[in-house]
Amino acid sequence: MAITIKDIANKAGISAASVSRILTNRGRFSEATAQRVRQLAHEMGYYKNQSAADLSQKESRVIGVLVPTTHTNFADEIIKGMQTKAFELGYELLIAFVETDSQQQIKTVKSLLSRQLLAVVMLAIDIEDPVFEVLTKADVRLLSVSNQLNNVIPSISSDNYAMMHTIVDYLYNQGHRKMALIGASNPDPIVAILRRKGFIDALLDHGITYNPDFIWGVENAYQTGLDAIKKFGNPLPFTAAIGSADIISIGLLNGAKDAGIAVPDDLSIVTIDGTELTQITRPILTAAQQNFAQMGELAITTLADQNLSPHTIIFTDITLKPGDTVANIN
Amino acid sequence: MAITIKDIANKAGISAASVSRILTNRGRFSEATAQRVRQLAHEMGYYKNQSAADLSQKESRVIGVLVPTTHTNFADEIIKGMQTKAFELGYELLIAFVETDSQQQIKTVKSLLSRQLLAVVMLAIDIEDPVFEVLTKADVRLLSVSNQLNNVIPSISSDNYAMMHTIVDYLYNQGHRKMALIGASNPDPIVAILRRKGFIDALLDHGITYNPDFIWGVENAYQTGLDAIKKFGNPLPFTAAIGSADIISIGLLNGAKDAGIAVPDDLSIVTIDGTELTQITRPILTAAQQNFAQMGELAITTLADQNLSPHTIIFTDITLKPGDTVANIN
DNA sequence: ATTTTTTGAGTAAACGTTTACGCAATTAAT
DNA sequence: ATTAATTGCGTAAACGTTTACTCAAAAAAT
Repeated sequence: MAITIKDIANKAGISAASVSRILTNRGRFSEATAQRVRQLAHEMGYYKNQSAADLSQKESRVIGVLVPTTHTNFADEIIKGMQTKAFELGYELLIAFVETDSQQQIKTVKSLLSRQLLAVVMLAIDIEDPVFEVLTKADVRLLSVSNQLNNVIPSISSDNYAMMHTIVDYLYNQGHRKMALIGASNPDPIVAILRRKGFIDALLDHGITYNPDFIWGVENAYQTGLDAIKKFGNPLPFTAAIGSADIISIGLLNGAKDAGIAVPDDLSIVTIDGTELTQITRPILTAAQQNFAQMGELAITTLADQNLSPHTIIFTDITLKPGDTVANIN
Repeated sequence: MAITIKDIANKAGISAASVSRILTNRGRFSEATAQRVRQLAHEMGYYKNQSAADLSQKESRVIGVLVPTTHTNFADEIIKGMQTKAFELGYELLIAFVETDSQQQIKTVKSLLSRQLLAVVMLAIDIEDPVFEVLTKADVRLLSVSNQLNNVIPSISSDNYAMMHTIVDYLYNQGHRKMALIGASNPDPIVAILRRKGFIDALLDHGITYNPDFIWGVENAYQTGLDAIKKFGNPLPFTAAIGSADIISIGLLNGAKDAGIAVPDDLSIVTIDGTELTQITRPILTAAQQNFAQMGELAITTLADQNLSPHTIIFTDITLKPGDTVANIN
């Protein structure tokens, strides 16, 4: 049997209530007994039974985090950021990996919800409707990170629309006029819509009418990059491609290599995300780097705020980080 | 206020105990009331308060998982395997990321322990002594996955010693006689020791006396691979190198490229791990692939076993998966 | 028709912690 | 020296579930 507060109380010759007050540092107690109790707690190897504490307290400090199992290699960075901040502000993180299978998703979410949660954070997840229903029906704050779900729940992400301007401007300044956007042509997720719109508008700003064929590729996957090169053939009808995720850009890079297309001489590539994956390619990828750690930290501070509007949208920083995959063709 | 069992009981005109029996599917109840209760529970949006349940039950079904934040890209695969099995057997996973900072590690572990846990699984972690002490002092089953901590706590991992034989045999058959092992020269972790010993013994089995200089590199990092090439120069004094982790091997690959060393013509590479990272390199890496999903599933089934000895060591499968980084020089 | 067994469901205690309330003892203010 | 305020701590209830015990009613066995 584990040590309880009562065991400590008995040994110290005081009541359990006093021990509780001391260990939680709430209410009144004398420093003398406090020291004795803390010492005993340590000696006896006491661990608070959080379940009991949760039960007796109304306010929860536990934040659930839904992480997709589909290997998004930036999830770690966001979680790390969240953990740092949570640690600092006294919140606890409950991390759950969710599969794409909607059935299992619901089960996982329900098991999360049966802990009394303050909030649920969704990391880069396009949540399925049935799961979303379960979440909204439950009485928890919701927050979407690295994915905008405009006006439905609050979100923290890069400004995907502005980001495309940054990238297009950069490429334009390097002399590029024909550009492709690879991997953001799903109709569905808002992120893809914003990136497409941003891409098109940025081109128009420079007086370039965009070619709809040059927005191609649905899956956020390595294969998408490979396939893109296959589809457009050699020579490519554009001089620069923007990969909508690092893994896609690596596909582009390798596809180009396989097809005898030189990067950056025949094809310039800018990747979106800028995780450490971009550092282990040859040539090193030029990236529009998202600030994932910042997203994580902001997630926690945002949730700490009581009155969070579902319309809240917070944007995090973007840095254009030069690598060796963009040629100046002026 | 959230819906409780009592609310359902009131509405159904029965006692809370009956509702509990029905929802947990334990004890006796009629199918008629059961259906009514289940229907009500669904309608009213009821979620079990797991804290309360935990409190009233002695046996815990919660397994804590310690995951290092140092990006090991196979942790996901192990967790996925664990989650599948846990889901199947009715266990719940509580995942916590731990930093390398020992202070924060302890805090995280303590917060884990204040949930009533059945067990704690350590993923590829060389736990620091103070943290380990906290864990052993607590009354939970421990299990190390993807890392052997011989005879201290039970572990599930690849047979690192045998794995080296598999790799060396393979390279030997391809005609290689001079081989290097990169990234396993830490004195400390047992895994490194076993890999070194396996490497040396396997060479000796083929009548090759090994060159101690050819076991080089400590950090499990990209830079280690890059540095290795720099250190040994061009031409390299060996024809094959074994990278002790995918990320190291990618370092070797890129280092070789930078130095004008052709892979596999001038240097053959076999990588240990075989995560999907090996598929996105050019050339594709030949790998001694560990079965991480299997590790995850076995972790759960092993922990389900009551009497688990600290001496238990379970080995998972290894597959030598040919890529394009090994040349036949016979 | 009686006895035995089974079934459905209620009662109440228990899990470990927190906290509102109260009270005596101490300290401060007059 | 009296009154007022403060301090330290105990009592007891509460949180939501589970479960060992009951017990009446229904079903089965005699």
